[in-house]
Amino acid sequence: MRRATITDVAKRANVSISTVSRVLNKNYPVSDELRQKVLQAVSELNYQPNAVARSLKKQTTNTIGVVVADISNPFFMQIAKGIESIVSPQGYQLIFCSTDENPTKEHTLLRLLYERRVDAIILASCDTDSSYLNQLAQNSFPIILIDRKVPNCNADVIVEDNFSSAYMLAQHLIQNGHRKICVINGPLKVSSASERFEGFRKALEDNGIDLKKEYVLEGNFMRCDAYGAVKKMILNHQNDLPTAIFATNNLMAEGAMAALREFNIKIPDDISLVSFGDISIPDLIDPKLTVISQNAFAIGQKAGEMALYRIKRGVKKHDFKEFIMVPELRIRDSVKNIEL
Amino acid sequence: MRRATITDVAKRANVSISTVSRVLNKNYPVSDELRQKVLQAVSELNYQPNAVARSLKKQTTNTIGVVVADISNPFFMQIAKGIESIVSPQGYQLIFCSTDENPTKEHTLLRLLYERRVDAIILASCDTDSSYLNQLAQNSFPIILIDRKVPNCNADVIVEDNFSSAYMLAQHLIQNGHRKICVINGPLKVSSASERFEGFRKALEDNGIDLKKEYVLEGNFMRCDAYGAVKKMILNHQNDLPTAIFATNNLMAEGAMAALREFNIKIPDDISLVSFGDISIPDLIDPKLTVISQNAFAIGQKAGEMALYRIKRGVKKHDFKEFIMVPELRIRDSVKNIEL
DNA sequence: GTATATATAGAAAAGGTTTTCTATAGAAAT
DNA sequence: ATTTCTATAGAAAACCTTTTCTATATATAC
Repeated sequence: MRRATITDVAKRANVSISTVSRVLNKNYPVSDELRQKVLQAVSELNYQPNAVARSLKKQTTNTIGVVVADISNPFFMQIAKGIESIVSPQGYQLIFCSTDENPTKEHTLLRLLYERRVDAIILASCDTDSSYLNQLAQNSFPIILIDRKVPNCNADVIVEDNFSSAYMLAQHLIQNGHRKICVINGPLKVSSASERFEGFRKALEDNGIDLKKEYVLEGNFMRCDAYGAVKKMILNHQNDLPTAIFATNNLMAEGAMAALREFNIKIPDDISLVSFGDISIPDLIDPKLTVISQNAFAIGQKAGEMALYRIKRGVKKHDFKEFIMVPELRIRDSVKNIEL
Repeated sequence: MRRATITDVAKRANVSISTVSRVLNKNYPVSDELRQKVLQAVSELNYQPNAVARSLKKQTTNTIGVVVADISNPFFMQIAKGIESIVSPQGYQLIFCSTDENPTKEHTLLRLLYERRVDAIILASCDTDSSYLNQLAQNSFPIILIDRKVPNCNADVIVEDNFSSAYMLAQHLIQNGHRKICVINGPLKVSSASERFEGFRKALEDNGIDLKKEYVLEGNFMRCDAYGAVKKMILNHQNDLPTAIFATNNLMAEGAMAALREFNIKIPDDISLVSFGDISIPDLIDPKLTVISQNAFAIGQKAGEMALYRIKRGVKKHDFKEFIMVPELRIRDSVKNIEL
């Protein structure tokens, strides 16, 4: 059975398709008599308008693309919820995509979304190449970068103050007497990873602590990589373990915990652990982790607002905004003072 | 700057739009000479085809709608990944939506997706009314129900064997000597909730244990509701606590844990806890929970396959398939044998 | 009583593709 | 040399809306 179109409705109600459209969209006066006939036909035929055709004509899809590293990461999930809380009441729907930290996949996803003519894209990029993004910007297509900057990219940006926060978090470890600190890095070509590492490094430097190369781990922001890296580090340093681990994101903190647990190394008694960003169900995890708490929901809200703003007002060259959110240090139970 | 269309490309290359389309889609022979000209024009104009127009013409969007209670629930997240693993290689993209267990929202979401002309919908319904779904089915629109049946609904169904699994899980508690068991229910009008409760109830009945009304809690499948219900239960039964809690889904198990923790009630020493479905990061939670482990990824895969099948083969009246996945009892550390 | 405004309705264009239908040129077959 | 096929290319229709442009009838103003 073919799906009813506006033409079918018009025929059944004995009116023109213009009239049907007007009744449905309530944007032009229609006599009560015809309105009744149209409504009747609509319900008899169980007509449901074709949003694809409407989008083609109106040149807008009421859709926003959201592309992040991994939507199952609670951090990005919270961002997604923040975005939705803003744009959903305005009639926009979201299309979520995960890049899995793979620049090629990211590029494909962006192209796909653009071809679908989403009205804007909110992106936490894992790429350093801004050429495609700038190409889109040139077509005055709105792009909102979140969580990660892309060098030379013409787009609005909503990021955290990674450097200062990481500095503060490292300082906290140092103040508790830690000198042998292991850091688990994300992919250093993404800005949040490198900024966090820089903040960490600077804190050590400022305190005259030198950073052992073996204590700098590659984790790629992913749990399994961090798990493997920590495990290997432990095996290689049985007699010279660091006193603390600094995970530069939540997933890698989880990976570290899993590895430590396997060797029965207790937090914080045997080793201290801090994380940049909250892990899943933090209230049920022992011990409660001392973290930099990012307000992911707020980042999402800001991104949603910015997207709507650009959709409505357009994107003008050389007029891009940058918001820097300030995270918070949450001192909990995973850092032991080893000076006492 | 207007976005380039196929017409712009055709003009620039001095060919017809048919030729451009053919070059891009590679579905009809085009001479090398013209092909070169077209490709050149495409790159000069930075042309990116309009998928909306293509969808309108081809009557397919290469999109599948997925609507579940809450995409931040790791159970549904795993399902989503399972679906994606199947449909993404075939060129389909997913649109995820959360109903928050709200039937009205579900209905709106379904309508929106249908108007967007997604090619199929995969749905974990929180509604008992099949009328709208059947209306869609009548338009031969493919609907795949997952996790939850809807009465009298013309659709393919992929569910777990909730009754037997719940029975098995309850039996496990009973075999460990538990008689005073508290159950936290989901919304009983959704099939998975009622079937799990029935399995639980039957196990008690078969063992001659009677179920106290005060031990039957309403949790609505949500963490906060379960948290509140358990807390209240504890306050009202300080001197007559159950020896075990049976949570009928993962989120409510988390809620129960949070509540118990607040009263410093230890699992499993003071009270045993089992869950239907794994909670977040189960390997990092103490103690490791004894659960019915649902293979959510497999459910997603099956749903993806079924969706593709229906998209390709169409939906015929009275020819719907039903798959029943068999979950597994995973005995871990959260149940204490109180007979010893 | 004529000119002008207002309310309502239909016709038709436009949005950007894909695909069928025609058309042409050259190759192959007779 | 004439017919038949094949390869290639363009014209035009179709997909389903929204919206502009016309048209008509009635109401208002002078």
